[in-house]
Amino acid sequence: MYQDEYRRIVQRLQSITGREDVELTDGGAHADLASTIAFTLAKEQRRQPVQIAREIAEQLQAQEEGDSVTIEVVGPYLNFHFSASYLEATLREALQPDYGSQPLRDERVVVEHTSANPNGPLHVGHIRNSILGDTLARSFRKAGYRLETQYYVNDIGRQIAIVVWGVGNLGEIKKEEKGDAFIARVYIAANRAIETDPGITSHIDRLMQRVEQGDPQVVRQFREAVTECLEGIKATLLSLHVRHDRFIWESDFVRNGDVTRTIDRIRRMPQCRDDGTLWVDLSSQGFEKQYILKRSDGTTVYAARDIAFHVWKGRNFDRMIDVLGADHKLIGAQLIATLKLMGEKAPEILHFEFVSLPEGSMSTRAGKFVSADELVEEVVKQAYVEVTTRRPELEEDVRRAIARSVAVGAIRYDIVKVSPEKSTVFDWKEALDFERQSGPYIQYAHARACSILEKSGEFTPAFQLSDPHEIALAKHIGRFPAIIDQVVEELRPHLLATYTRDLADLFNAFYRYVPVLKSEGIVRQSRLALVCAARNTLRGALETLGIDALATM
RNA sequence: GGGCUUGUGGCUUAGCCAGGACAUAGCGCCGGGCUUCUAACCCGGAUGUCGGGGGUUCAAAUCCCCCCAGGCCCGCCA
Repeated sequence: MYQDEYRRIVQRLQSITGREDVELTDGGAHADLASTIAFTLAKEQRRQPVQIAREIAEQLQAQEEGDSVTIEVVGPYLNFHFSASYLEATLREALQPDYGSQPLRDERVVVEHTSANPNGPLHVGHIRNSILGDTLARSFRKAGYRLETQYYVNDIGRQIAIVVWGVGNLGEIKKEEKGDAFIARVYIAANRAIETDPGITSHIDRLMQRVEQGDPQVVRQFREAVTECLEGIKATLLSLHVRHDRFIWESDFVRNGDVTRTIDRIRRMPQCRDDGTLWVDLSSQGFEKQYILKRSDGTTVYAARDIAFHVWKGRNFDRMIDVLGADHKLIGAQLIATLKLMGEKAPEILHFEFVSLPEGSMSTRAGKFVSADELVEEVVKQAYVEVTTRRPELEEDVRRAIARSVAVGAIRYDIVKVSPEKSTVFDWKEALDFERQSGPYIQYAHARACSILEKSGEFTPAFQLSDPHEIALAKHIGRFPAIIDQVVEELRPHLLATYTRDLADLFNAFYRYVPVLKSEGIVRQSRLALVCAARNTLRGALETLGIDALATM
């Protein structure tokens, strides 16, 4: 609805003014949509913008076809206000249980996210990647795309070789702990051993060569260590409602010959250099640094496998999206440049800045991090206390289930609400806050809507809204599909977080001032319809954010 | 040193890419609201040189240039 209306107004302004570059702004308190085209024309025509605006408005009114929008001229501004028929059409759409879901499209999209090295548990920095990626994936599904999520498993790099060496030589035994915690212990110990005895490095180099050559015994050792860690990582992700459709093992691209074929292709390119190491000269693309693919000992580096991986993805998907930390900006740009030179499809990369601790940046190797498991556990504990305080009458297992949903909501929302390009400092106090601008705040608005609908029973929807709170809420509901579109077009999941918070704000204000169950007749039917539409929208938004839409809390 | 990026009330943050009408909200602070659909709520108040300086424009938080401060990158690591 919103998008249709937007497009219709733009088209009419285009035909009146003869300009292509017509855009509408959010009118804020003044209007639902507004145009400042009169300023632009004033300059060209050397006339007063106020006069021009008035003339355009007259023409708009003359060719007025529907009554879904009214036009108002305020000085040089053209203001558009959505009318009652627009609101009715919006609410009729939003009464559909799957409001916001768009028809299936043919386009195949792959979102690769998390892809953390399997050398330890996910920490609070990694899950920024997971939550951005998962929210993006859910948004694409909501928008009707055929979507697959992938975790690219680095099972062949130096860090894993260090783990394998540690497993084989340090005699650490797995205790009562998750696989990822065990691997981290080994990894940290192995790094310590290397510091005291740098000679170990040559053993690790040897392991890397043997795994790349396909030595069955070494390959098995790598697989076992990685699998051990990955099982723990999967469990952590699941606790945050994140799951991957597919795990792609980096070593597969070495073994199936893709890496060799990719390198052969690159060798034939004019930008390829071989001076003992093999590298791509991207200086003509503005990159000073060598993009190295092969070491002098003949083994490939990450970049070579990454190119092969993306060539493969590009052939199986129409759009590929990678969620990567800001530290990958340079190599991400080099990857894209190289793929383009090869004539292959390039990925779109969503970069996010780092999460650090108050005492500095996190490090798996130094064991300096807040693990995602620890975060979940603490937040669940706090949420349980809250639920028990508020709803002591509920059964314990019900309270536990609510606490878990609330905790996931708090964590996911906290992370997704901040623009990815901002670096953040992890803060326990904020993580444990369930008040406004939090996931639970939105969950709570949804639960309130559910409660009203449960008490009301069946009703026949009506669409007569008059209170400003009703109208503001209905208008915001109408924007939901446009927001989903914007998220997948611009790869900005935090827009959904902002939208949903505003939706909850408007619903809560409505809830406070506009009685529903106590109203009567058509007023009651209209308000119930609005509550139902708001409930559906809140639910759709929460689910897209990966947060449980609780009926009670 | 070069590149990328961030800088918005005491703290956190939206808006910036596609410049317009009084800069968005939360926390904290002050004050008010539960005999009324779940108070994880709502309302009112105080708090801003939109890092600093220049420029472009009828109009700049938004675009351009310089400077300052923080983060990240610049490896035959991933």
